[in-house]
Amino acid sequence: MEPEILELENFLPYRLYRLADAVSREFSGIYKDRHGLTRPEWRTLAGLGQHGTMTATALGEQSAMHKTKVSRAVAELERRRWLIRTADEKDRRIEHLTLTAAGHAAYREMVPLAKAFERELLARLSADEHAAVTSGLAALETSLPQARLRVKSQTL
Amino acid sequence: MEPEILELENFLPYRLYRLADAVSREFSGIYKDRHGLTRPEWRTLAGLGQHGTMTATALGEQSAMHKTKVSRAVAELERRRWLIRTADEKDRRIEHLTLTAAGHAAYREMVPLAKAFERELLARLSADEHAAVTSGLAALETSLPQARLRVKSQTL
DNA sequence: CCAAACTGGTTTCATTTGTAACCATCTAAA
DNA sequence: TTTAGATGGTTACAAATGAAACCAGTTTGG
Repeated sequence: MEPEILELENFLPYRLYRLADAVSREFSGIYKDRHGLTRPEWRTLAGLGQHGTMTATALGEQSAMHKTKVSRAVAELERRRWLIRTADEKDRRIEHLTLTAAGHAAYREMVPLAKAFERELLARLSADEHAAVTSGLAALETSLPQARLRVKSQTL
Repeated sequence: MEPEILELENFLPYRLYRLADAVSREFSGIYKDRHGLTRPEWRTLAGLGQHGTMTATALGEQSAMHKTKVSRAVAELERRRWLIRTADEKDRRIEHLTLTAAGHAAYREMVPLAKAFERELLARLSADEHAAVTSGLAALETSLPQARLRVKSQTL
């Protein structure tokens, strides 16, 4: 019996990871070069910009980050005075996070750049290809156990 | 003028990354739990299993890894006696890497598991969805500047 | 021939990451 | 109540990572 061979370049986990890594690396220029943010910091900013006030747990769920990443990102954004924490009245474990004016300014500056980046990425595709990307990703997303898209230890 | 908002969950770089991360994390069980391999080590094994003898540089190109990752992964697999290095006759900087019998055994053990993993992942999709995933990923791959899919500092 | 530039690969150092332990608070059940 | 367990969040520690410096060896152009 023949030795079974795996073609790495056609292996789904590998292709996905490599693509995500390449895209993410290129995109990171926008938040890293301009403001020296890490990815978790960018996601935190994006989450708060999008939703207004959130708790750290909610942030982790929305942006699929481990709670330690959230904790560190929040600490850094707080240090920059891009966000403030306010204690919850009823439950003193919880803190509500909100962007400051400076945080909002950074967010407003970055959103158009992010959108332009995505637009340019997709502009290289035909309409059919664009549709395939969209529906392919959506299909994979719904196919994976939801829990896996969140961060493991968040859910349990 | 309204504040522009970015919906993170629909943002392509984020979706790709989250998906890749979830899939990769789940897949990593196969090489991590069984053999305590890291992802670079797994990729190195996969590359050598697939192509036979390769140089470290070739490995980095094939599997999109930074050369330091390759170097470390190779060192570890060598420590396990899963591969051996042989010097090149003409160019003494180069070393050719080959799996040992033990390395091959591990490879042969893992390939079917990897294939089963992928099969199960795709089995949850309809034929159309499967096609969309395939063509969507392919489209993105060809659309990104080739260089970006390799590792930056490899190419330059 | 010889120096400059280049290439394959390793190492060092600072940063980022994940796991697990941890503290504080809250909830529920006896 | 009291106490055992959950939950929000932080911290400590070890491992993984990336950038840049580095050490051979090799090639190139004068």
